[in-house]
Amino acid sequence: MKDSNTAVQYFNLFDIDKATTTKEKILYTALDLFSKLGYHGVSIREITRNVGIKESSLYNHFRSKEEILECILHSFRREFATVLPPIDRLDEILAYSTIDSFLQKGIEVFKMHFEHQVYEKVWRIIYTEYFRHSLAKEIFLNDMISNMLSFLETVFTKAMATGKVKEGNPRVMAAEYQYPVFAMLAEYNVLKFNNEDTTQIQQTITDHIDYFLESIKR
Amino acid sequence: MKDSNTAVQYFNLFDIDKATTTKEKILYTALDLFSKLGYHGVSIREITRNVGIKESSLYNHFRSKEEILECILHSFRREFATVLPPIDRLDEILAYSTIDSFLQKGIEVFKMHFEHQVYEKVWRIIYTEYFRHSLAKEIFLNDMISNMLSFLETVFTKAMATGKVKEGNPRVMAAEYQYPVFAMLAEYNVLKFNNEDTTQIQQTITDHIDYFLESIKR
DNA sequence: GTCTATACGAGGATAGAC
DNA sequence: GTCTATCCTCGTATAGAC
Repeated sequence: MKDSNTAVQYFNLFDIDKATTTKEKILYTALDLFSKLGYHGVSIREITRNVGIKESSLYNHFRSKEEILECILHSFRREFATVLPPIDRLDEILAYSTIDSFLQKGIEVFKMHFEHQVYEKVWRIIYTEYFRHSLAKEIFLNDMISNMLSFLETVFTKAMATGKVKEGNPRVMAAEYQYPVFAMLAEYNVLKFNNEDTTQIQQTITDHIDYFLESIKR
Repeated sequence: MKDSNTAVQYFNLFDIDKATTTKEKILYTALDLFSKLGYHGVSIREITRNVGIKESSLYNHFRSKEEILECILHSFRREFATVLPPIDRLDEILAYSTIDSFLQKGIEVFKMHFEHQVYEKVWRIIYTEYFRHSLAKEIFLNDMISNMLSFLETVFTKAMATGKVKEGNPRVMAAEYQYPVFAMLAEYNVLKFNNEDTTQIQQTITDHIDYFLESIKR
């Protein structure tokens, strides 16, 4: 057993090719299996068999199965924090873009994120564990929903001030824009996971953005 | 073992007081535990311990743990089908209600449904298993999303024809109305499950409905 | 329909040799 | 840091007595 008074370590899960150490291999393998079968649906044996080590070796890197999940979610949370542009650069960004292109760009980033070979797996874990795992819940409620809404509220407030969108409640606007995206992306993810056709839901997302942009025009 | 060539039996899960037979007790206990800990997080031993029977007795009622889940989802699906009013009664209903009161009524029914002591547990199972269980996925994609959208599309088409809402694409309207509700209810459920404050999200739902109704006025 | 008894592999985790 | 060996509980499921 290693130092047991240290907090869970962070890992850059982004670049899958960097999975060279045993610890990283364990993380990627666990992530992959958890995302397919759920945390409780995966055993230590299964993880180590896939990594190519014995069960006992795993405990050189993690104190428990729970710690593996903890580490995955922790690392993810840290990287997810960089998805939104910093608030203090917002004026600058908004100055040279229309609200249309800004939101369009946002959706692209969001979609890329959800389609990323590593992130999409973490999202699946978050989606399926947020009732049972407090960190998954936190990420879902705070990092995703709450932060996203606050960010958009700021955006719409600023855009309103410069006359880029019509007057209204920026909080409601943020909700009207973002909540449908959450639900549509959830549907998109399920379909994609099951290798079913996603053209319709992708069109629905596009339709939503168009409809929304039209509705906030001055 | 019982007749093994029969399909999974239906149960009226709605009325919890009717849980008198052992089979029903097993169903309710399993439902409760599955909804809290997830399907894989619950063992046959735990179910039977809570019911007050031995493991072996359970196999007199169900062939496997999987069959219990199957039975729960099956029964739920059947009852969920009665939530929406039949299409052929729609003209009649719409004749004596405004679109406002119609949607308001719909939200009430929906909310009651999601807050029902039994249904809310099934929904939690569906939410957490739809990536891994095909029936859960079907209920989520077809019975909830797809049916709901088709229903609303019909409603808006009819309402448009009688001049109750402004012209537009009824499919897009249905999506704009319903998808936010899905996402907001998901958030509401998580908060409620964790005994956290739900006033804000409830207000968000109300705001959404108001905003939407305003936007489709003629 | 329920019980006791039992089977046996899967499950998380550890001790200690190398 | 990895291995072998081991621990003991959990997990699903069955046989057969009552």
